[in-house]
Amino acid sequence: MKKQERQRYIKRLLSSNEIERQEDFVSLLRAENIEVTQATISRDIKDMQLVKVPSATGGYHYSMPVQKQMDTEKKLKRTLKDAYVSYATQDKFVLVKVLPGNGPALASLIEAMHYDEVFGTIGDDATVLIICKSLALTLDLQQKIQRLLSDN
Amino acid sequence: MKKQERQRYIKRLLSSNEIERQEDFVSLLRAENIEVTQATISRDIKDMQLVKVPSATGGYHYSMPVQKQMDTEKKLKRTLKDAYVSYATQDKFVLVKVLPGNGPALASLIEAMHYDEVFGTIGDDATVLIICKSLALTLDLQQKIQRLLSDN
DNA sequence: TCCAGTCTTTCATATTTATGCAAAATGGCT
DNA sequence: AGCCATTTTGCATAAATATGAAAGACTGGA
Repeated sequence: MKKQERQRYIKRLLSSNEIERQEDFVSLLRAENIEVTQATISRDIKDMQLVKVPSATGGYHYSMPVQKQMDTEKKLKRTLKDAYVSYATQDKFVLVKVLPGNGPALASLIEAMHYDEVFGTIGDDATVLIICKSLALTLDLQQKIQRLLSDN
Repeated sequence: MKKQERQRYIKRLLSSNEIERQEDFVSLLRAENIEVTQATISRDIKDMQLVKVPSATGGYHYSMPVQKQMDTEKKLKRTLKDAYVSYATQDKFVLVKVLPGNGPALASLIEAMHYDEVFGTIGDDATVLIICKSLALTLDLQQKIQRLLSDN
């Protein structure tokens, strides 16, 4: 189906771009050969319950819905606590080792969080490599992970 | 100061969540004898990082930012765990007793959570009385508090 | 007190977002 | 296929939100 596919694209765009207005979605989708109007995006956003968040830096950007994020974070926390083995950082990478079999689950949870810091993740059975958007953001992400681990 | 006081009002208005547009804030504040324009509300919302959330029922409403909610919940948990003595319920009231000195802090944290169930709170040095909006909601709130106490 | 710098507000308006309605597309059914 | 019901979309525009610029308020210091 058309709409669903587009909404999948929208989700993916969320994590990889700083999207300030609905027209940004329109252009980014056009770049992927998907033609839509702002009206449709507005409806998609309502459907998906995305929100336009005032960011600390003074701008705005679209982001995943609150509830989903909280649910996902809970799962992420549990998975991390259950399966965590170790982690290491280098450059823009954070490498998390987990118990065998937990890699894919963890990776997809991290994807689902749509962290601003994260460019993408890739993993195997027992490892997740998180690629950040910048060095500074790598630090941020590291802290987030530590917090998830230590935090009640 | 003026701005901060207004933003406190805005926070309180949030929990009585029928707020669909910024003009709603303007009218509600006018009802409390606070005159502002939509422009100022827009800037307040940016300051406070409130978001306009597409609700499941098809409309929109303004809401607290995710991050702040999570931070507050964390503090609330800690305070409860640290200072909790006992609690009792009657009618639409939940009465929480805490160690001396912790009442006001707890009350303001509960206010800050903007629980839908809560009509208002009042407290002294060692007690917080939470007034719920209905009997059913009192039960809900009780469960929330228990969860905060028991929960990891 | 008066001033300069900073912050806050309003007004006016630009920008962005939401939506009524008609047209187009999609999905069964027969 | 052909038809009807339902869903989705675009267009046009209404509605809502954000923001530059000017004016007003506030603050600390001379």
